[in-house]
Amino acid sequence: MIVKPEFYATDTVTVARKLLGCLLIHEDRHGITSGRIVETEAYLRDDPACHASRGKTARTAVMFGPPGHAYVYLIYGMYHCFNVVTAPEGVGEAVLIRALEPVDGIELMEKRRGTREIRNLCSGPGKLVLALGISPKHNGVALYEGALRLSAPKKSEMPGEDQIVTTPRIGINVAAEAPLRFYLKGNIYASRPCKVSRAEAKRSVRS
DNA sequence: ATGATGATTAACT
DNA sequence: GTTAATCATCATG
Repeated sequence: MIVKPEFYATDTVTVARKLLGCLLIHEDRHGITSGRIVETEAYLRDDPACHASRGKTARTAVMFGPPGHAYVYLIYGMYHCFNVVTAPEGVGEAVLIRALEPVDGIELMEKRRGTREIRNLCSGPGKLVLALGISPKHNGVALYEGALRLSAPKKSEMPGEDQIVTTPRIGINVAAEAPLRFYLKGNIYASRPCKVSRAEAKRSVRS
């Protein structure tokens, strides 16, 4: 079942946790690819690490737009990250999808990623964008009516609260301690079980 | 196994 | 000019 737009219109942390187990699907002329979400991060309006925290700009406009749409942006000049816009319209919050467990179109993902190691196809935000063929043109599209969509798991496959591990986010320099990263316990497709982020390491060298 | 580095662009100071 | 929600590759223990 496709996730309805109302699902996204509430508290971003709740949405980030409930997105675990959902299926992200992308269909294009090359075929269909999909994966189960196993790792997410929440970005909140009063959170300095959140692009939208300093107000609406051309880049962050979609974060303030209707919930249930995609926010895709360029990172480090090389990769893109895929987010789901959350909270009511006008509130700039989103959930970063950090890792997927590959489900459909694995062969196509292998081609797009240039590797055959299944654990390396979608185990990171930049990787899953490549594997599913997501591009900047998806910035702003609705995730409940197009080629790029989100589907809820069957009840039997819905992860329980006790399966969710909470840790600090990865790769950020500000608000580095906030417990806003969520992943499925023991899942080998998460970007990493837990580790100090490089940003944190860098910071301790500087001080 | 862990750790450092380069690639490459847009937004922001 | 600097920074950034990253990744692959190369070096070192």
